[in-house]
Amino acid sequence: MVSGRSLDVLRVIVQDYVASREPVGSKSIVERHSFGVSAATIRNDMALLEEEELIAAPHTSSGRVPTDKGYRMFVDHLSEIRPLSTAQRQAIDAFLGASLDLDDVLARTVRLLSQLTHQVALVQYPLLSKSRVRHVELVPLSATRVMSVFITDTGRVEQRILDVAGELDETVLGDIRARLNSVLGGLGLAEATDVLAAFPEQFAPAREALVRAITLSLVEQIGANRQDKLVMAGTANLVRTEEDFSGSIFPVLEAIEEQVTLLRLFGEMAADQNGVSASIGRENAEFGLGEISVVTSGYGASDGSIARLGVLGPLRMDYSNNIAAVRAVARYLTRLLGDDPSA
Amino acid sequence: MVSGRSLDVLRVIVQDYVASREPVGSKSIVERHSFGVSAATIRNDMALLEEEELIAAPHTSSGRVPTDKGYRMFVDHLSEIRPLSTAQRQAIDAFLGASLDLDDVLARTVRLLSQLTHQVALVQYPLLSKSRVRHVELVPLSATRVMSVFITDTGRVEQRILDVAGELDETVLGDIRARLNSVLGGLGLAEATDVLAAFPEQFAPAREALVRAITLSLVEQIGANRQDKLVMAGTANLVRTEEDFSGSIFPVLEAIEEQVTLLRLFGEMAADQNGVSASIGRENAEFGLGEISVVTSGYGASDGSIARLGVLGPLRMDYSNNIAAVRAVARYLTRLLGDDPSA
DNA sequence: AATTGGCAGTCAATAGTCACGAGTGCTAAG
DNA sequence: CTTAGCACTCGTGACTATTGACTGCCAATT
Repeated sequence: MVSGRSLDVLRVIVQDYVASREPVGSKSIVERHSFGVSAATIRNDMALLEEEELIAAPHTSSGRVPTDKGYRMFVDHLSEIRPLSTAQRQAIDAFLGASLDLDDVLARTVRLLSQLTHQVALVQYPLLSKSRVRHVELVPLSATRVMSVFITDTGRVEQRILDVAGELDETVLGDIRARLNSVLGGLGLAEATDVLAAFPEQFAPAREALVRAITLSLVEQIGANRQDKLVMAGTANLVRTEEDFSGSIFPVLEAIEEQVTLLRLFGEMAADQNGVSASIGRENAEFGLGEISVVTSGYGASDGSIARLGVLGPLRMDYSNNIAAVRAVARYLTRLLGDDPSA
Repeated sequence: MVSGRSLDVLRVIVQDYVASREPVGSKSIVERHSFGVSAATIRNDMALLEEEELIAAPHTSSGRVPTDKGYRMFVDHLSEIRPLSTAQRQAIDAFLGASLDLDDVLARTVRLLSQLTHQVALVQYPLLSKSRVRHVELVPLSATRVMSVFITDTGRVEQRILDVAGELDETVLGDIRARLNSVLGGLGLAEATDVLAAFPEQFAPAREALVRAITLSLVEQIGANRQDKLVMAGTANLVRTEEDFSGSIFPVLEAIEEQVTLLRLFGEMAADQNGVSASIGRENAEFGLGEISVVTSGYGASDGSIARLGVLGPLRMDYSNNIAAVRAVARYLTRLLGDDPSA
């Protein structure tokens, strides 16, 4: 079994490799760190680590590089999570301090996270299945178009344009709007869907088609409210670290833009709700992302964590710093969103 | 002066170079095209073109490559704009057919444009300076937080969260909301700003602070409504064409994410309102983007074109196809947004 | 005057050779 | 368990030779 000093050797191999991006050899280890033993001893330890598949040699006679398993061991047992520097804390305050709307907060958050970690940052929109209807608004756009706006008490706004067959009458629309609001106000989303199904019946047949179109749109909007959405920033950072990828980063960038793959990945990582968790290298192979690592944390809720944020980057990333940053930003965002009224 | 056949030579140089990404020599020209003259004659023409700085040789003994000026000449005089293929037209219909809310339409548009051109696609949000206030909604989020939602009759929705000092009372908030709507409804944005400035005075001193905070937020939201915003897609395509850039594409990607540079660039190109216009290579030097080309078109308005969309890519891009795609998508989007009721 | 064929010259790209150095594995001794 | 020493492996960088794709120019031709 690998023990004591061997694990220390693994730690410095990960650290040095992340810093220098070059395979690290026994000699450079004894030079840069004070192990109090000779290079030959380190070599013996490295042989052990290689047997356990924690490190590997790219070529017969070169230094060693951590394997996926090695990174995993490092993340789980060897990295102490450095607290953020004061400069970083100040950046968080400065960036997120002036809170605006939800879109804006998340956009700022994702940019902040990308700057703190120098990686691609991802923030998932909160799911609002528990929210309630606050207000419905109908806005006539043209003779045959209406925009319906759907507002929840948790602050999410959905808008949608729909075409209607007949001609529009402003006062009719006002009537529908008033009735919708009196019926729906305060309902949960599931109840609202039920109520909407029966809603058109109370209208005269002449108007029923119009009302039905509107309720249909609203039901869709409620559905969209449950749907996941992702914002990201810092894709340029992926280009910066391009050398860390064996092939092209093209498929990775495509997956990021596609979103659906990442949302599945996020979903899978949702297991440990609140803490930070990492998914490393081949652990993402099923998503076609075997050459990247993802560090995420849940955020946003005392009533069950509902969304995640995190960073994505090459295997060879600074896990200590990134884990610390993800954790700090997640906590800050949770506080900011006000689910925790202690703020 | 360069004449007749020389310009034909320039055209095939641009076309072949774009297709093959390799400098094109006199011999390969006579092979691939039927000019009915010998390679030596082509060489003479090429000498002329080089004198006019329309083409250049990367090194002493290699084929020729179009210069910025050469591309410009090609775009202005030599490229016939191919109509889109039926497959491409179908893609437009399929992609944009099911119209939802504005956010969704623009998100689909930008993805579509990126797929049609295999470049980075950009769509600017329409400016709504001419729109009118439709509705204002105030949503209490917690004991000290309120979300204000601002809806215009053109369908844009702005939301913002604000902290208030004192405690919140639901009925007070309802009162403020009702009064705001009766005062603001139907006003233009500029008038609304004026009205809001005097609005808090009608309240009792005890509530004035709260009201003032709300009106301040609303004024900011109106301002944001005038602010530009950009959505993009297809950054992966930039990586795919990375070889076309002399240095790294990192600064280009950064500029894209930063948005502000591109918005300035868009602003500058707004000159010719409705047609497609291109900005090629060094023409973008003042924005630090001397190695890219941008093809844009205005869209959206019979009452003065208010926003632009387009693509961005390497100098060596398929201008004919991209110009056609940008134009088609811009027209389609204009129709879809309903400013032109003939749709 | 425009076109053509031919020839010399230039330069990038490719492949081959060689020496160097970093790093390992192994063995025998402390 | 640790150490020193030695032979061996490879990747790297420098250098050279060769090849091939061009151009530019000139003299001949239409």
